[in-house]
Amino acid sequence: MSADGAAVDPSHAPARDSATQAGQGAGGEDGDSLHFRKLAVAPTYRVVAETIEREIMEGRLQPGDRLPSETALAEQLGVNRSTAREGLRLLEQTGLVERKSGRRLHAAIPGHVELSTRASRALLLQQVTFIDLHQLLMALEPAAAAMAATTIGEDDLAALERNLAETEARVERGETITALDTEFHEIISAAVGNPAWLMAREAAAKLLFPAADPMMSRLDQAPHRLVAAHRRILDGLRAGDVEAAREWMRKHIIDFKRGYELAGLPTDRPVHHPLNQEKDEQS
Amino acid sequence: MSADGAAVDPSHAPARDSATQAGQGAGGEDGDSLHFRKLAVAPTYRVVAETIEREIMEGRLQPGDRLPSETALAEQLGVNRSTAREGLRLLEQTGLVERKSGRRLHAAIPGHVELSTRASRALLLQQVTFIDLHQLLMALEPAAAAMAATTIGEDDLAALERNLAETEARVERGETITALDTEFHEIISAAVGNPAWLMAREAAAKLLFPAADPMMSRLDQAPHRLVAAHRRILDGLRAGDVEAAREWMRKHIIDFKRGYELAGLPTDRPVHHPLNQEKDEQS
DNA sequence: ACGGTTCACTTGTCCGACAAACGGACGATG
DNA sequence: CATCGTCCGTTTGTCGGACAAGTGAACCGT
Repeated sequence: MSADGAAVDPSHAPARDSATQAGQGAGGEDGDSLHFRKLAVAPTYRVVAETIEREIMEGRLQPGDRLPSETALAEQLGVNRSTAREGLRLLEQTGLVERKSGRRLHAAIPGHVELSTRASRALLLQQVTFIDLHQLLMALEPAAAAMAATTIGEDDLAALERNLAETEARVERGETITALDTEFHEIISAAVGNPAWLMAREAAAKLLFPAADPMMSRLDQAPHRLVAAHRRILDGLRAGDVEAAREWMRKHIIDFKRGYELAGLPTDRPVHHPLNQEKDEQS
Repeated sequence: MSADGAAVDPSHAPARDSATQAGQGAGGEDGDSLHFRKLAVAPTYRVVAETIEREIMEGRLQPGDRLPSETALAEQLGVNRSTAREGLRLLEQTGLVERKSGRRLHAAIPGHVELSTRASRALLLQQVTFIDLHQLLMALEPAAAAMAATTIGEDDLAALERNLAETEARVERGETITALDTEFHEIISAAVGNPAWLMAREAAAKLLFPAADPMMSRLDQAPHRLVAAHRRILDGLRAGDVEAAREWMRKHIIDFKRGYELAGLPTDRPVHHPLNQEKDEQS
């Protein structure tokens, strides 16, 4: 587990411009003439982060492995602990390292959850509209349902059944069902068994489905239509009927937009942030 | 630009557990009984990051605005500069702040580039296969071509034309064309004018198209098939022919996989790390 | 052998310091 | 008068050291 051979800068004086770039700009390679490249001198803390990142990406640090302590890490890399800490903070946000049981840092692979959270934020800041999100999920969700119809397992079907029952119960009581709706669609997409697929849809789904919340309260038959559609989709999945699953999902997503418009909500305006202050801990 | 009213912890002694949680766990609200929540005391540096993040997300810090200097920031928040720095490092990786012209930090909105880079890494670590990526782009690329056929502008068409010409030239010379191939598809997806769409496909595209590099060298007619397909797609786009654009893109993507298989490359094995050491600065 | 106590280790935070680079003001020069 | 070079304050990057609180494991008493 020793990450030796990765010393960053042996000098203890602040000299961030000597060793850090030694590997990239030195040799002239193109026969053009001498026009120098950007000469990007990365700050040491970033070199630290990249070094550890490489250790993980190239498999020398397996997910779950404990990282050395900050002091040890700083010493091995030949940098100050403060600098090493800044590098770790960089990685921490990426999801490549995580805190297990309080203190120690472990290597990890970033799951789709943390990535989609950041992606959602970015989409919000880019003023993404309802139409944008709908357009994307219109391309993804029916296809996902179709593929899931052949791959879905009994446990996922059971989970969908439970989800649907709970949704119906909440509709009876007039409670909000956005979270369950989101979950229903996520289970189906997860059943495809394609991490890339899941990641591609997650960010948009996190924004689109909650955007329907105001619609549910304004159109009192909207929840029932949703439940009915989910029922049909689930039936199609259970029967392994690819085209039924695809088609009902397609209608469901189309209906989703129609309901949104019927409720008088603007589809070409930036969606609002869905107040996601939940912290979803692992209690 | 003053972000006052956001002091984190007025005490100068190391007391990270006093003020930081004051706002969440105090009042009992559910009638159940007294069972306390996880009481997650976030480290101060994370509170710093979340505070600044909130300033940006809620529009008080517009993209492009200069952040206060580290010293000023630390003073305003009532924390040490080292702690403030760690918080900034967290944000730096997220893309919510960026270095403009060397020194000063500016607020920014994360573009699809930095997000997709991280997403690609995550997919690699999750052992995503060629089939996974292909499955996703099979659902996205033809639809993108179809939509772009009605929305694409003259400048994008010109860019595609240039791209295609350059691709042909490189094929003549036997050079690698992966970068141009990736760009061709990206221009089309960007022409849709949907940030969510772009973000959803980018990570997968960054992995799938480079994966075809070995194929190009093994099947010497593959590059010509690619150029021909691009030609048809571009013609469809220029003519505004939705179905032609969709269909040729569909065939192109299918052909892509067939070529991969013909070259004897495994489609159900994790894709390799495409050696993306490029730094793509904004010269 | 089991449960409680102790202690080294680790993290989070703070303090202070300084070299280098940047940016803008100031002054010199053609 | 405009352009250029120089100087200086500001800011960042990095370092060293310090300490409180929490963790985990060894240790010890019953």
